[in-house]
Amino acid sequence: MDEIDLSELNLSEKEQKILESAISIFSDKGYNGTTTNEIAKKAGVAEGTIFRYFKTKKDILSSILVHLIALISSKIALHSVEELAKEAEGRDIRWFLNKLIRDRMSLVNSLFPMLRVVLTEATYHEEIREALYKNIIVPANNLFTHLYGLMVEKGQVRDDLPSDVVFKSIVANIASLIFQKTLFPEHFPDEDTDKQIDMTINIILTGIEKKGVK
Amino acid sequence: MDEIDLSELNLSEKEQKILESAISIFSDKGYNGTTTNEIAKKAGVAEGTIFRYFKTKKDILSSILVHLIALISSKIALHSVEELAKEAEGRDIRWFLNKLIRDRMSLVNSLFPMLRVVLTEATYHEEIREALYKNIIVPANNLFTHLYGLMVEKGQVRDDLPSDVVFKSIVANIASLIFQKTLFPEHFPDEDTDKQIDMTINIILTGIEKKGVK
Amino acid sequence: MDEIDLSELNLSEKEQKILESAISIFSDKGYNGTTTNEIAKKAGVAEGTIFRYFKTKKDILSSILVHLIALISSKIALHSVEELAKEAEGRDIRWFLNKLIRDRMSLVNSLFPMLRVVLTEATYHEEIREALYKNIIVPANNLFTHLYGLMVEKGQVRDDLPSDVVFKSIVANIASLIFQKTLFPEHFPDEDTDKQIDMTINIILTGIEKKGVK
Amino acid sequence: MDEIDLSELNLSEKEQKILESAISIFSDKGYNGTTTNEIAKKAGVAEGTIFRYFKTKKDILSSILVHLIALISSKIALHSVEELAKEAEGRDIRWFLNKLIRDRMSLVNSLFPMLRVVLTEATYHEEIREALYKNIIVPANNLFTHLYGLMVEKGQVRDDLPSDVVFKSIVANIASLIFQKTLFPEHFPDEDTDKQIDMTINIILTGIEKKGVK
DNA sequence: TATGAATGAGAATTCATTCAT
DNA sequence: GATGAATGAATTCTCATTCAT
Repeated sequence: MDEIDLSELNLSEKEQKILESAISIFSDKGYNGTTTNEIAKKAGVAEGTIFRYFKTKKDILSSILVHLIALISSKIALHSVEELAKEAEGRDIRWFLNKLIRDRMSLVNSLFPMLRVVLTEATYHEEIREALYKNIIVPANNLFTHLYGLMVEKGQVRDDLPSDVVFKSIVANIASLIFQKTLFPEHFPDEDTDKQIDMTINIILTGIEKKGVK
Repeated sequence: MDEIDLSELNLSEKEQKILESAISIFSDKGYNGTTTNEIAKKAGVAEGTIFRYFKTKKDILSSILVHLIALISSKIALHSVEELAKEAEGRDIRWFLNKLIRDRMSLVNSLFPMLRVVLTEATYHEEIREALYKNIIVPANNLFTHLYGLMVEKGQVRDDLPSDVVFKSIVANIASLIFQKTLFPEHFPDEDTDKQIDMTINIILTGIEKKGVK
Repeated sequence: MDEIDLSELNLSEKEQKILESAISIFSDKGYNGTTTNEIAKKAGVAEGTIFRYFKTKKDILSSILVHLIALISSKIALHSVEELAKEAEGRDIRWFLNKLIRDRMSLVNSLFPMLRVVLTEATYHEEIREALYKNIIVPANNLFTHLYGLMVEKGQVRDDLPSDVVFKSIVANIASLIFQKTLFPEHFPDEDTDKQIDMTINIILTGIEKKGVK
Repeated sequence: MDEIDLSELNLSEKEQKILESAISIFSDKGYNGTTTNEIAKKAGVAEGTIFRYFKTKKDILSSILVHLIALISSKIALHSVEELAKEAEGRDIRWFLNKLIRDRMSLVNSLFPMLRVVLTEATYHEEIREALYKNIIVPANNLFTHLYGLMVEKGQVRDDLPSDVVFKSIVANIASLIFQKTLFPEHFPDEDTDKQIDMTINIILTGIEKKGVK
């Protein structure tokens, strides 16, 4: 989990290096378990330099939050989903959902270290939670609602479920898959991941109940 | 999140007080964000007293892990699930799953502070992960596999899904519901929770795909 | 170095046990490196019990000093030296000195743990130094002066040396032998000790200069 | 005992100050009786600064040991003894030994605080003992053996004594003189020291036995 | 008397932050 | 701007001593 890349944000080289190092180590040891000295060493700068770019250690965390929101807002929300919607035209719903979920998974995967840091700290700080809620959860949910609405119109999915419950269920399953792979890599070999994704999507679409029996 | 109750473990009054305080504050601020001074104050003992019961601060965490595993092993695994299996006889599968999930949710809810502490730290420590995997995940999965097998035999559920994928999906949805309620209580009022549970179970059982269309 | 025996002092069983344990551990780890808890455990009493017999930890040290002085004063000073003086009558000076030194060595050896503790702490505390000086060094030196005077009278030893310088030289050599054996037991096997004592006495008596050459 | 001077070792100013303060206070109160706070105050630095230079308090002690060995190895062993050997050519053995012993005494005196600290702690720690044995005792003994061999060849000293026994006897007497002066300065006025040294050397060379009588 | 749990003052150590160079 | 030595407040942990039982 070391390949954090913040180059698309317009940061000075040092600031970027510091942020990337901080994300990487925060992700490994947690915010409070990480020292500014470690960050400096990994970033290849002097400890004092950190405090030229970030007034306090806490500011590094805030900065990660801000950048995470920026990255997600720009990438996730807008761009590729619209495209997907177009691509979805005339396609099988399974094919579409599969693509959507895999797409989101790869995005989340690429941002995983930042997300892990921010989500863990969100646990302890109301402000972070609110920022995430307002800037990520709500827009993402709105987007999904829109997409789901289209699918309902086309008769592809049930119309008796609120889109936000469906959304949460999908998010929960994606998160679950990612956590499994991250926390227990040895128990979840890569070759199994694809099958798991397929089956998880299958469950979400079809449910686990035996058809025709009921 | 203050209603931790460890009275069923046979601990001395002080040890119990210290553990309860530690769980409560660790849960709020994280292990590294909590000082032994805070724990002592909340427990109403001298700071030195903590170290009569726990050699190091880290030992408090280990003790929480051990007790969590003991509590879950004893309660969850054995007792109530067997009962549920009997109760399930001749009942509607939906009714049964609903009961099962609600039962597990209330258990997890009651252990939530401990779980939160341990899961957060599991993120950083391999040993904790392994302990959880071996003592909770594997046994719980085995149990579910057993239960699921019975349901397959009765023709209540699909026989083309590996039980562990189903298990993970259910766990993910339960976890998601609990996290929502805990992290964003203001956005998820209690009266909605019941409906959400119902619909989540509905999705797991039926899927989101429109029947008859396919 | 565990066979401290204070039974000849009239102490209650517990007090004796505590003192013996304290001497043994102080001797191994030093006064400041020893905890009252360790002493209690080794003595087989509760930690609180120590403070019934000794107001403070420091009092244990003082007590050791007092007992050491008592033991040395009674045993060394009076008793056996007088006897030796009698035995010395008409004997070879070498035989006598050999017996004297071996006798003193075995005494010092038996009191070694106490001595080590007290001498080490004497390094840090003026009062201890003064107590040792007044109660041990001065009387012992007086005694030796007396003995040496007799030997001078009999023409057995040189009459141009102050007895206290001779005394110190003998003490230094005895102390040296004991320290070697204690600190580097592996480098000073027991079978060598006897030869070393013989030769050390030989040096003190004869010197290292080649006779007849000068 | 405050005139420790470590300037010949190439240490940063602060490191030197800290070491000198530590030696001085360790020497007065012992390692365990000294707090890092005291050392910092005496050195005129913040307590935290100590730990920039020494990972732990124990490391200060190790550092003292290392520097002591370095100082003794460089100074004692090589340089001045070789010179002495040359100076000794054609000189009276008494004059030579006198010079040698006085020379060693002044060296030991100048290193006395370090030596005291290290020797006291050697009492408790095997590793320190071994380091001293290997790096100081063995080389010094070898050196003396060499020197003594030369004196034997020239017929200046007895050839029936093992050099290491002679060596230990001399060391014991030097150590004794220094300890007397240090522990009981009021009982051993400076003007006596010279006479004592002379007579101690006299004893070592000539022994205490009356000549011609035997 | 004896106990040992509890205490709290004090010790070593850490680390975010500052600031002179 | 960048550095990294220095700081000292805060933190974990120790231990002699007390005291209720």
